[in-house]
Amino acid sequence: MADDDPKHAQLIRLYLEREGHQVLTVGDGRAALEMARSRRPDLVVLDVMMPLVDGLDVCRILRAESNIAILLVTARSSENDMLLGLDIGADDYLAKPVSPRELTARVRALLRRTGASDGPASILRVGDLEVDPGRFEVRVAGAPVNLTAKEFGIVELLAREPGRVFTRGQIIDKTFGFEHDVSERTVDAHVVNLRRKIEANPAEPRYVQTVYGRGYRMAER
Amino acid sequence: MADDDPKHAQLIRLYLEREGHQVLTVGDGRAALEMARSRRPDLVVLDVMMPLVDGLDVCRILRAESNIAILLVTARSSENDMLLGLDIGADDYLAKPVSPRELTARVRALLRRTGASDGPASILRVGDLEVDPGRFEVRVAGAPVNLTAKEFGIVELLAREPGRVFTRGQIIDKTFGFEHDVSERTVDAHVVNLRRKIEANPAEPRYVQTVYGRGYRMAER
DNA sequence: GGCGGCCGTACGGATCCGCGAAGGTTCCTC
DNA sequence: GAGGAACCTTCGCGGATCCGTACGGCCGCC
Repeated sequence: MADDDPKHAQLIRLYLEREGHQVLTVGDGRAALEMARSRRPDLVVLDVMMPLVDGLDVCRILRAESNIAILLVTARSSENDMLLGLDIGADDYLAKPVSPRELTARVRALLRRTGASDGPASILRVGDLEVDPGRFEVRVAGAPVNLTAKEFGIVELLAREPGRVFTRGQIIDKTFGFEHDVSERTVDAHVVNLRRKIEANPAEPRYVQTVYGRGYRMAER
Repeated sequence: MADDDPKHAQLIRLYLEREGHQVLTVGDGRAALEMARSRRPDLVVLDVMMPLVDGLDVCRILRAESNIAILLVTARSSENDMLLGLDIGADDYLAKPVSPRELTARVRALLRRTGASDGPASILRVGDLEVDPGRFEVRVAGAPVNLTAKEFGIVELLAREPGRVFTRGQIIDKTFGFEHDVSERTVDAHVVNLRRKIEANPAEPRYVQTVYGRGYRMAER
């Protein structure tokens, strides 16, 4: 979400978080572009009037390079602005003052639409860790990390239910297929390699945690 | 488009047809349901207040059985109505009196999102690669390239979502149709031929990239 | 301090991919 | 209908990458 008025930004953030959305906030257009590119959110809420790069330009640029969902918000409620916004690629357009319930309802409708359109599956997030099943890609603080198929399978499985402990047997069944003749030690090896790639300090894992005598789990955000 | 006021219906029809859309009109909710089921339009414009079955119910029913694009129009502009409409599955909501330009802009935005635009298909671009689904044509740096049907199907599928990884199974399903089981290695063969035609150096593909153990993907611009 | 569980390393084996070749099918031409 | 061309599909091989396991050392629990 991008808005140069901190009060307003905080308000919208509050509305959306109360709905269970995870919200990132920036204060100008350039930051909005960077954030959208590095974090790949499901949806972007843009104020039209912003420093550096205005919302319409951000909208145009983002639309040119992705089909992310875009919702424009503006103080100017002139019809021309709205038409312009919708025509350059915005999915929806709201005039200030924003009604909280209308905002959340439109966000829901838009996410429903983009989520159901066989588009990219939504991204799993835990802290600075992002697991993107559709792209087969994992990012740490925005930086892409190269994982093998098994490593990715494990981190995806764990990230789908942060906090839940998976035994090595469960991990083998769900990510290796049902190849029974696989040692549980193998999981350890993959976890080690995985940590090497995604943990800042593999000795003290922030994400993939060992549960002594049980198995592994993903930390809760 | 469903509206029980013939005047209003005629007006909306005019707006949309002037935009190049093909429009079917009915005067009550039951007819709207039948029409939507039999003709399967890209988008449905529903007046909320209609005889027999009201627009909200039509919306609910259609949403339950398909993910067709739905735009609600109503004379009552209360916020509660709008929230209700969006929550039961409508993609957008307009209050009467309807501005012709807003209507057409929102219809355009919605069709763009659902990907069912009946206008000219847009060209997919990734770097110097252009995929033109409408003309069944691919160009590299402006120079046309001759592709076979399968090759084109693959490059089009990949180019529609750059960065997303498609497994060989998905590629077979979505571009070969649900034909008799085809070996996944077949996809490899087509990819090889495809690369020979569109890649400057097939050994280091710029566009169609291999994701070891997963499948293929289109590079991101 | 003993013991069970975890981590790191290293290596043989399995898997996957690229690519050439060849048989089969479809469609067009004459 | 015969001939031919383009296309689709499969097969097989070599090479690159990844996987699975064993083993020794380490750590945490009792």
